[in-house]
Amino acid sequence: MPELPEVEVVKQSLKKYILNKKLLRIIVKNKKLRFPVPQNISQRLSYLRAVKVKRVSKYIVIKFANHFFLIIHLGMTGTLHLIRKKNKLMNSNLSFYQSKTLPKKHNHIFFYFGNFSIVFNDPRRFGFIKLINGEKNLYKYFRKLGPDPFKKEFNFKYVKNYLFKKVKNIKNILIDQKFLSGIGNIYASEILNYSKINPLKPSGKITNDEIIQIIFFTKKVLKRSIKIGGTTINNFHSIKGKTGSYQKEFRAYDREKKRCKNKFCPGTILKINISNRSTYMCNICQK
DNA sequence: CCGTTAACCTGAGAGC
DNA sequence: TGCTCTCAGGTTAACG
Repeated sequence: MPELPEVEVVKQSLKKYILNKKLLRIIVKNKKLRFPVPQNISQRLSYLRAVKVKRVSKYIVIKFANHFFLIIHLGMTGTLHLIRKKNKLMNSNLSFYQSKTLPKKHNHIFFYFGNFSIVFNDPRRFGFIKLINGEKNLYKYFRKLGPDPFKKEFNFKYVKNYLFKKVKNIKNILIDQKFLSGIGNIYASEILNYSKINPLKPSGKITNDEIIQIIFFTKKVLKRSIKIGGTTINNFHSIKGKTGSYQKEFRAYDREKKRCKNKFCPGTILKINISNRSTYMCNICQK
């Protein structure tokens, strides 16, 4: 599921509910996620306040009062849900990947906070949670990640230097978390369509103007998506709660054979395969 | 060190 | 209907 905008929206929503709230306990229904859920996680975190909730790359990081950090990664299909005790209603506004029923069998972890709880649901179980002790280890855990697209480290000099030393197509660079953290398969296609760059173009041949375009549209696309709640695929309507709507603004992704939306461009969107992942591009304006 | 491939999972949708 | 096949927003261990 989730690339930077989706994780950011989930984080903002989660933060509203749990910041400075005391976690009572954690019930693990299924510890077989991408990595096994830590054994003693409930003992470690029970009766502690969540003092910070932030996003690092595609991870959600919750700092607890004892300097333990809980890391949540949603993988492809992970979602968080709010359950209020009284009416037991599933509120979907922490969720992006929606099946029509949201099978309970994929509710793997329950975080109980007094009069509500947060559930981690993940059909494919590519997501995981991890516990990290202290700021130093947190830093260590994330040290291989490239800069966040909204930080000033993501600038012309950095990009130019990185592209120059790699021999790789630009699409694969964009989704490489070591280069830049947060972009995945959807937004890579979107950014390159806005920037009018062929996803297969070797990084070393990207011009200075194109670098400026990439930086500009990366921020623009991600910001816009966050603003309208991210991208939701497999929507459903029966349960209250917000879903994202960036999928309505897709220009390339999932638009095979449709017209390119760039101004005055008569092109058509092609679906091509790059490293076994679908990539969408205009056959005319993306050079 | 590098880059590429396979693997980890379930479910939706297409085609027959 | 129901079967089989392909594909899906991510990461990383294993390999050459």
